[in-house]
Amino acid sequence: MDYSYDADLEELCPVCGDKVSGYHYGLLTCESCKGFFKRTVQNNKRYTCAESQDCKIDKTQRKRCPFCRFQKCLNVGMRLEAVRADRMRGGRNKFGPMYKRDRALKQQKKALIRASGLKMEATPPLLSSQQSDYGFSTALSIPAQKNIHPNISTPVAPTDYERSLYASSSLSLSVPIPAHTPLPAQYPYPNLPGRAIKSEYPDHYTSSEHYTSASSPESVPGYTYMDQTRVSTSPPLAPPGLTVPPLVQEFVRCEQDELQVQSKISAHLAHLQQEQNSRSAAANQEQNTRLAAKQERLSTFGLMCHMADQTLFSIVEWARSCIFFKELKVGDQMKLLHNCWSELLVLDYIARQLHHGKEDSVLLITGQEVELASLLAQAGVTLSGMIQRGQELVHRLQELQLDRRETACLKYLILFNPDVKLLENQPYVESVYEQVNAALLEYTLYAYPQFPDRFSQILLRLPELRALSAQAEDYLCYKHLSGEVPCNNLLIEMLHAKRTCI
DNA sequence: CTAGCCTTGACC
DNA sequence: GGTCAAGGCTAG
Repeated sequence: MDYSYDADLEELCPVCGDKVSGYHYGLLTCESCKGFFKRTVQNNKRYTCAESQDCKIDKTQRKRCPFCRFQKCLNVGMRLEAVRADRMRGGRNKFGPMYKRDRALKQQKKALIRASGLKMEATPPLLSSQQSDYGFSTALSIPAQKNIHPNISTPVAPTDYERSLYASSSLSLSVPIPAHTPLPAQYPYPNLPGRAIKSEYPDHYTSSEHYTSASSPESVPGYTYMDQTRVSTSPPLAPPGLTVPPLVQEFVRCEQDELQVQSKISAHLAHLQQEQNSRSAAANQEQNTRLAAKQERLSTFGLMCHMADQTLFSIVEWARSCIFFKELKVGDQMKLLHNCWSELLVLDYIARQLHHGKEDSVLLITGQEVELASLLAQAGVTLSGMIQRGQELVHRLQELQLDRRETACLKYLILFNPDVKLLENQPYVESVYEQVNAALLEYTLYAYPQFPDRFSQILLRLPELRALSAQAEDYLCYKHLSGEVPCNNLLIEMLHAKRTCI
């Protein structure tokens, strides 16, 4: 085992694998990808892919498909908002502190790898193969191989940099470049007083896997190893002897990188908005200001639909990559998703607000923060009601201090709904549901021994979540029938699949 | 259009 | 005053 070369591996550009020249637009990249990203954003370039939008990007082929190259830039976490709108040269931006922390963490990680390397010598083969993935995760663009290292090459999320200049607290969403507020969703939830888990260095969400796995490597291949890798990203503060059920660990491991999802969806919406802006400019030129105004008003709801739509895409992508689900036949997969898509959307929204932790504003998946008051002022009666209902649910779960692992479990409980009819493999779904249930129960008892009824308290929130999502579906259906929902929408497809009202 | 090198300037 | 990530320039 030779660990000396891992330093070199970290110097590889996550986009193309070329030599890193420093931090650029949010992470360590090479000079050419830095330039490419800058040119693309500054000149508002639109590329198309001649193949199937999954071209391999490496040092020799990076020129071949700018579309996929840019896509990969976004996927690995390059930040649009780091490209300056005013083209001001020199100086520092708000990412400075983030770069600094990332550097510190890398140092720490290296030290820990060195330290654990000594211990790992007894089990040689795994570490080297895993190490070779460092900073060069091509898996990100390939859904099937996703989440091997969900965020090993992603820089630390910004916690303390100030809200972007672009951040808009209104609902107008008229800024072409999406705002990025700090994303607490990346982090472990605030620690409970007296809670066993403590993360002093909030890093990636994986870093809070401070538990040590008690299960043997034989019984659950890979887990023990995975945990050791993870520990190396943050200081081992775990109290000894505590166990997170392997299943729960797997769920957390399969969680998507919030920042990547954010970048992807932000980029998508920014694109849509640009198109929309040019359209309403045209309408203005025709002096049809009334029409333009109407378009403007509709665009807020339309954008929200697109946002939900894109979120849904990411939820489907998550499901397809996650344990148990990928084992199912496509037919059953579709039945399960058709059944629960809106619940997963609502849960996603609720979880984001839980992390956000502010009572008077709402955090969107794009990272934008919207004042609750302005949201309620612009929404109609029904929508306002649903938003408030959502806030109440958020409050309830906040009281419980629902944590990340529990949230992950809830997603599976929702997905593997044993009540779904006409499944080809009904017993399997039921068994998965039971397993998840058991794992969540076990976890809550271990992690929160002081709250023995925590498990049932959590499950008691599910009916309300279901009711809210049903209301949201109804609302969407109504909006769709009145022609206010944008077309070609996965949202509508799901709605259509579940009911025959359309 | 690409990518290596150059200039700039806020923050340490 | 040094650092280093922004933007700029320009051969190829």
